[in-house]
Amino acid sequence: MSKAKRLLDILLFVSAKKKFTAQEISDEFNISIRTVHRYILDLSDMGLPIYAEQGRNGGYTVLSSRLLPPILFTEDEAVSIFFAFQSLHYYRDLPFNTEIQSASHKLYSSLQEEAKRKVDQLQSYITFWNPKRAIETPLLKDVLEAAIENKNLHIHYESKSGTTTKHIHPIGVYAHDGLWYMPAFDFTKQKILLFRVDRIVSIIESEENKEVFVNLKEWFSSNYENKQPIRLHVLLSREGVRQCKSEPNLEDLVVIKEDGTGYINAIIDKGELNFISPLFYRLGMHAQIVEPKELVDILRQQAKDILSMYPEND
Amino acid sequence: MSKAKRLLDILLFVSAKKKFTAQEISDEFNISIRTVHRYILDLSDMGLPIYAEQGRNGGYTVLSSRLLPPILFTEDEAVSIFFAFQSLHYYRDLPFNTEIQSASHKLYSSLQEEAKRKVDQLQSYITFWNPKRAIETPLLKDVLEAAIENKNLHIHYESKSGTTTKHIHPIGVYAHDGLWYMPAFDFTKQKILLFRVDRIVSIIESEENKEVFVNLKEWFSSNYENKQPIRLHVLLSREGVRQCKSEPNLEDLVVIKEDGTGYINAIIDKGELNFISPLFYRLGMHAQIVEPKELVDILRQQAKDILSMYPEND
DNA sequence: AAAAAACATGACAACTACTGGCATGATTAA
DNA sequence: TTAATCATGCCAGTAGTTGTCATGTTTTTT
Repeated sequence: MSKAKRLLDILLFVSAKKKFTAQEISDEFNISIRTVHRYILDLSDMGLPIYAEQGRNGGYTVLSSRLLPPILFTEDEAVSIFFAFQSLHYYRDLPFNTEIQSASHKLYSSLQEEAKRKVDQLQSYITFWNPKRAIETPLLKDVLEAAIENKNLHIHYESKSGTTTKHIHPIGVYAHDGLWYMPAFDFTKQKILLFRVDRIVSIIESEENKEVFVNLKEWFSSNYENKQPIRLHVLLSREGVRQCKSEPNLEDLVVIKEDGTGYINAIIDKGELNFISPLFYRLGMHAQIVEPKELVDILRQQAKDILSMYPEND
Repeated sequence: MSKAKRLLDILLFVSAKKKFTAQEISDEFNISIRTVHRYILDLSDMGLPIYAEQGRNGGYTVLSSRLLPPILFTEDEAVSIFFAFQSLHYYRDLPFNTEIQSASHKLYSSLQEEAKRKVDQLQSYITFWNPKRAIETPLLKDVLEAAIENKNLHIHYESKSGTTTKHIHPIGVYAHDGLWYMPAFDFTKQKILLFRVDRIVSIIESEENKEVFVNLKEWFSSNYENKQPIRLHVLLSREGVRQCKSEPNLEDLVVIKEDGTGYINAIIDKGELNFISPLFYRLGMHAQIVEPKELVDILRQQAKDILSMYPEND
């Protein structure tokens, strides 16, 4: 077996084992101890962060976390990785920030000048825009960890009615529109609620958990079921069609007629009414609501509120 | 110089040069032609896609695009790259899709079983959620290319008033909320407008361009300048504070008082009024607008429209 | 048809690098 | 003090690499 191949095997072996003696490697790979010492010197020269402790109970220790075998990327693949990293730029807090930094640095430094320029220019032409960078989410990592390790948490949470204490089991976290959300089982209310991670003031304590809950994927798909079905019937002008087509929850429901106008006539969940009412408020004349009466009531009530707040006195 | 190092040098040299003869390598690195043949056999065995053409004018050709020197990633760094790729999952169209696929595959196959499981489980606990996957953006790559290559385009565009033809110079593209946007200089209107890439029906023709326009970064920052400054003064309840804090454009302007209520008193751009009016409509009693009168007028007008559409007859 | 330019492969001797064994030293814990 | 470690040097035997020469094959040019 060639020296290069053997060095690689040893590299992977020791970076997984972290602490070992020359004798162990000698036995494992059937090479003399003298050669082991020589190999370790080679690995050290190649940049592997490894140090030795002298004396009885001594040995070698590898500092870096487990290494992968060397990977040959093409330049285009490297660019695509930078592109993916760029999509994360607008999140203020991320669970893998330090790793992204170091991976980024390793890749960038092995690019040729020309490719470096290409990567630098990338953000002059393409970017991902998310707002809300200013909101800190310091507990993101802790919450994610609790979810992965299947733990329950007692948290201080800043809700509508002030800061309260909650006993929850996190299902997972997801990012949307620059903010981090956490669906979690609330032990007091005995159901899964949605929390904003940035509104968690502090984690009081965490405890082991034995019960099994749905995972994030299942929770997402369960959200698409209609719990309180209700018929939504709306007539849309051309502009109404155009705007509804850009609305995530409605785009598939819009039926377009030959003249460009259209309508929605579908069953949706009652809980969505509060979510879509601002859209129909904005659309005004461009959307004529036929059903449900509840949606019309919401719009009318809010319109009355506005008019009562700002009476016509000019 | 060790064989491994020399092989690497040759690998990088030939992957950049793509087509070469054994004689060239022999001259470049001062080794015998026989050895060059031996080295190329080695590289080929190592997986480099290289083929030979016999006879006069023959030579070797490397198929893959330019390679980077082998990179040693830690397992955590690899996970962070998968994490970044995951953030792109909810975009239906991406400019680097094939490269992301192949980079992903290279990384994944070099992970150990345990790490593979970790990556697989990642999306059970953390995900990025963007809506609107259903909207196709087939011309994304073409538009991005035109921006990078500094070209002008004639396009068919689906706007409010139907499909029209536009003569533009793309500044760049950016993703927001699952959709791709393109700021571009409109030669007819002589100013930069914002287009939705999915609403570009077709590209009629592209032409070289000599003029210099702002780049995407500059355009973004120029958008923060107030062109028509106007004072926004709003009194907020506790709930009003909470909701405004989640609003990208307002969060920095909110001042919180000791009792938890707050206010906004700042200069904003008049153009933003249409953008923020739905928020204050939604907030209703939780936000008392003091200034500007224009905002109150917008709210009142829309409220009247709603009430006239749905007269109280029950 | 012959010549030239290229890849392909084998044999062999000269050279270089690697390996194991042995010796010696230093450091640390039992 | 002894045992277990790392650290380093030396040397001879072994293994790997290289250059040279020879021989083929394929393709293009003359």
